[in-house]
Amino acid sequence: MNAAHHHDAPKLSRNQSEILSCLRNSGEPLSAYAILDRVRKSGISHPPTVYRALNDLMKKGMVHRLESRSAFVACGHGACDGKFAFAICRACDKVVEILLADKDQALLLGLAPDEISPEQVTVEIAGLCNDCHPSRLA
Amino acid sequence: MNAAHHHDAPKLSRNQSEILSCLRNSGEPLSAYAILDRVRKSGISHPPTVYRALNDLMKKGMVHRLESRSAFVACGHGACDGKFAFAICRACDKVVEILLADKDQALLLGLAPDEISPEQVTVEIAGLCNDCHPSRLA
DNA sequence: ATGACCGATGATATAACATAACATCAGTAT
DNA sequence: ATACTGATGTTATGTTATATCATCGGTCAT
Ligand SMILES: [Zn+2]
Ligand SMILES: [Zn+2]
Ligand SMILES: [Zn+2]
Ligand SMILES: [Zn+2]
Repeated sequence: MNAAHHHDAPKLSRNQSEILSCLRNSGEPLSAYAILDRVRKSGISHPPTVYRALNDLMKKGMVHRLESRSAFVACGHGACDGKFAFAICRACDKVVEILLADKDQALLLGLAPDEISPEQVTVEIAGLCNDCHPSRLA
Repeated sequence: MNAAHHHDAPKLSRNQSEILSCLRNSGEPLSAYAILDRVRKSGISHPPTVYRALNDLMKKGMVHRLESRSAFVACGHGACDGKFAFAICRACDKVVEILLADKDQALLLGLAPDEISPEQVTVEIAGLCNDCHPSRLA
């Protein structure tokens, strides 16, 4: 039932495992310092330790960074390779990771002008989730 | 010769004008603190002053924020309304603002899942510009 | 005019996010 | 045992952003 059972889990260091678990358990985007608060009990106590693990996990595609929030989130699919977008509720910060179809990815890269050859695309869609929608109020 | 002659220029406060000019003259994305350094001679001397003006200018669509760089850039088209993307050279930080066709904008908003009604989309494409491309080296 | 009001700007202080640089440790090759 | 190497711990600092309160300048009722 837990992530260690997945065949696609590369070997992670203790720090990386702790921080990935933290993000998976939280279910919401967390800042590096919010992560730090939650893993102090596990013996992680300095910002660079958190940022190092986050950078490693991002390289593996298991954690993504929400640029518009300076926050980090576990990949919604275990791991993925840059072909994703995020939808984010601006009221409650709920995040949904969207896998991009190849054609959408291609379309996005195709937006780049001639003078810049595209490598990677960041897409973050802000809006309101159903729970936060005004029509749903009281 | 100055911005006040443009018909599309809404009335800006002195601070807003200074900071917009600074960004337009720089031609590259600047952090809020880089802006602050450049407008000290004009009497602007505290971060909140810069951030206030930037937020006002962003509301007017005349300045955009590069989320992936925590930097600000003057709108490449005078002003625009959320229908844009950025292409950014990861080596030299050159930025090109791309106007999105309505259909592209619609496609992007359409990526949002049912549980989040989309309002605004951020697209930042990272790559290498011609000047920084390896094939062009030496 | 006077003073109440109000929105814009100035200024101080601090919060939040991120990394540079160096120390220490554990594993392994010799 | 010793030297090397890569990962982790630790200190210090740099960078980005905002909360809060003070002050100023114009509007308007008296
Ligand atoms: Zn993912
Ligand atoms: Zn919500
Ligand atoms: Zn624009
Ligand atoms: Zn370049």
